[in-house]
Amino acid sequence: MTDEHGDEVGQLALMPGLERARATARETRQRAEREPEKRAADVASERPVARVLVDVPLAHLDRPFDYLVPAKLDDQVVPGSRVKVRFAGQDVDGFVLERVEQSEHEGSLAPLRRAVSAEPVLTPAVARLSEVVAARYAGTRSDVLRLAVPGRHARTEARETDLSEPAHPDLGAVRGLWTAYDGGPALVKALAAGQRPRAVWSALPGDAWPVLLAGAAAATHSSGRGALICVPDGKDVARVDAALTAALGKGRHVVLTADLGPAARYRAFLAVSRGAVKVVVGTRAAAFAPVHDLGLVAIWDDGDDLFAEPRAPYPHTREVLLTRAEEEHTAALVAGFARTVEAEYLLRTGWARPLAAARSVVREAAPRVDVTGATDRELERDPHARRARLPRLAYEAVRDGLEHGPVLLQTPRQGYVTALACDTCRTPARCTVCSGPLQLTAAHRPPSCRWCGREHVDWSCAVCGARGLRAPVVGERRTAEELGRAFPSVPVRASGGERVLATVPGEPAVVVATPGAEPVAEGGYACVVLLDTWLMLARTDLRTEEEALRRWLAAAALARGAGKGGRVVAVGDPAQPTLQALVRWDAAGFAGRQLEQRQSAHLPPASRLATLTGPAEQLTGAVDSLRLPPGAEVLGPVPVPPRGPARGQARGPGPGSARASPVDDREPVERLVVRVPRSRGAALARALVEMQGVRAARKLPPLRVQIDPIALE
DNA sequence: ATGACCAATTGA
DNA sequence: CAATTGGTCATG
Repeated sequence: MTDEHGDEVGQLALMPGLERARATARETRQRAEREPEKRAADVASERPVARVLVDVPLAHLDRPFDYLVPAKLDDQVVPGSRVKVRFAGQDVDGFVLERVEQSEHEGSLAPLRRAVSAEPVLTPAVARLSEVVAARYAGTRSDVLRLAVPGRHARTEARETDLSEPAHPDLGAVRGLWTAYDGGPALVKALAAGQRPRAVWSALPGDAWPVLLAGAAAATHSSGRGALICVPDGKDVARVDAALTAALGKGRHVVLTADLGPAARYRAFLAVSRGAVKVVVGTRAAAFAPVHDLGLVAIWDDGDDLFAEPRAPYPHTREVLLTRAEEEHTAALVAGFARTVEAEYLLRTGWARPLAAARSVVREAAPRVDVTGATDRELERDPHARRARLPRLAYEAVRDGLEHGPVLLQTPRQGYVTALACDTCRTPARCTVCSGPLQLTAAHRPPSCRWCGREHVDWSCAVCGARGLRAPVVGERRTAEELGRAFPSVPVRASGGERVLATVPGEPAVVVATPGAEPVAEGGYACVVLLDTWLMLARTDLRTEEEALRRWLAAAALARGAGKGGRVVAVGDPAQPTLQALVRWDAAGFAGRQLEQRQSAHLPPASRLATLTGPAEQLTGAVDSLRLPPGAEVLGPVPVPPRGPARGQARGPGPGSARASPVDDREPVERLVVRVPRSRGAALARALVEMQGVRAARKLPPLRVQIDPIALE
């Protein structure tokens, strides 16, 4: 399978690496000139030059280098294959981008050292994608490729891949699934006809969205094209996987997730890259899957923070998929019960069209939502109710709901970084200059901004004008046991942290879950209670309200519709605008207002924002060397706030591809925020790449650069 | 990253 | 004046 290009190299083994490579190339050339017929034996006769992307971490080396293809490697060195080359005196991995007849390079060329395999793992489309994503996120192609191409597994590669049979989905039935949405059947028709509709889909509460997504994929598949669906976690992958099997039959799609393990992941990847299957569902790792003839990209619940890649250059799954939609001319679906501000932006710019049900249909499908204050504890004489510490309305809703089916209680997780808020109206306190969250750093100091560091001596609330500030108190934490004891006649099930339940049966039970871990109930929940809603609104993050509404809607959408008696009780301030959006079930209007706020506050997606993190003395030098585009604002640097706990299960770093973060988290670091109008985003990313390149050449420590980070605490 | 090279700086 | 250090440059 692999082959050492050893004969000449062996003789020259005592020479220093660079000289040896040079001498080898020179000799090859000289011999080719002396004896033209001999050249064919040494160097491939057709397209003897391979353009190779070398795997080195330096920004200024992120370009192809040319190598000669030895004749005996001719068969294996195909575009997209892995090779080993001598580069700057050491053996490094690389991908062959293309084979060409001539090199532009003036000097002599070194031969490829080794062909790792003939498997074309880097398709032209993904090579191009890595370039665009690297440019967008101020990173390098080799960093992106580490995310895009899974590690090789030789035994798996040696096995053949079965070609899937064409599917014959019932497109009439698929169109029937989508009739609740204006333009839904037309979307399915367009996908089946090979067109590329682009939509932001607001899913109806209670809808079997995995089935609808699978239908869209099947329609695309019937046009001879592939489809790629990304969902936040394994629980959702399983649901879409089952729906795809039902829509397409067995063996016509694959699941692609990082936690399959190296062999299974590579097997699924090869089935896709070899074109044997063209429909893929997976988590964020799947966004780069080399689907042949890609016709549709789809993302479910794009606000979920699991879509934010934690490894450099920190690309977001939604942005990767939308880039593919542009580059590969595909249809796109951005879907969820909620609507992100980024999705709203796609609608505002006309890039995508809304796909939603009529208001009357939504009202019927959504549960009735009530908000109740937290202080009402008239039932405290009842020993069961006292233990649960529930307001009366919530207690009664749970009690009544349990007569008709399971009841879900959503309790916020602990450990959010909380911001100061107005003492009177509880609006989070924001910096008047950069709209960052305010914090108290020391006694007898005025509050200061977490983003730009500015102190605010005479703060007053922008909403109500009051001058008092409060730090939201982390509420009473109630355990599943405590809540369950208030309803002793039914079983209690807990879901969250390490133990996440995917589904619960349709019989009466109290189900206590943390946000994101809510099980789906058979037949829907009779009642959903959202506890301590103010805690979710007290985070310092830049998308606090959006995130809170997304999580409430996700839980509330698991309840039965109002038509079937389903109801939701949220414990919080009824005047709070985010809770009002929940009551009206109006994620679209809410996203519109959030987008306007982001525009006036110069936050993404209206602006493009970059954070630079590193030792304080490095940051000042870095920002001086940065060629900022016009209209750039620099905030900070300020000390990095203590790290909040990461969401999701604590899994160890994946094998192979992990590269240590460029910034040592143990030493004290500071953070600087740069923001520019969105139209200058590309220029900002270029300036940051240039800065990293200069820093690398000067052997300065790299800084962590993040473009449009998902969270900014 | 790694190594090569040149220039400036340091030490006896 | 030699040895050492630091900045710059190229890597095919």
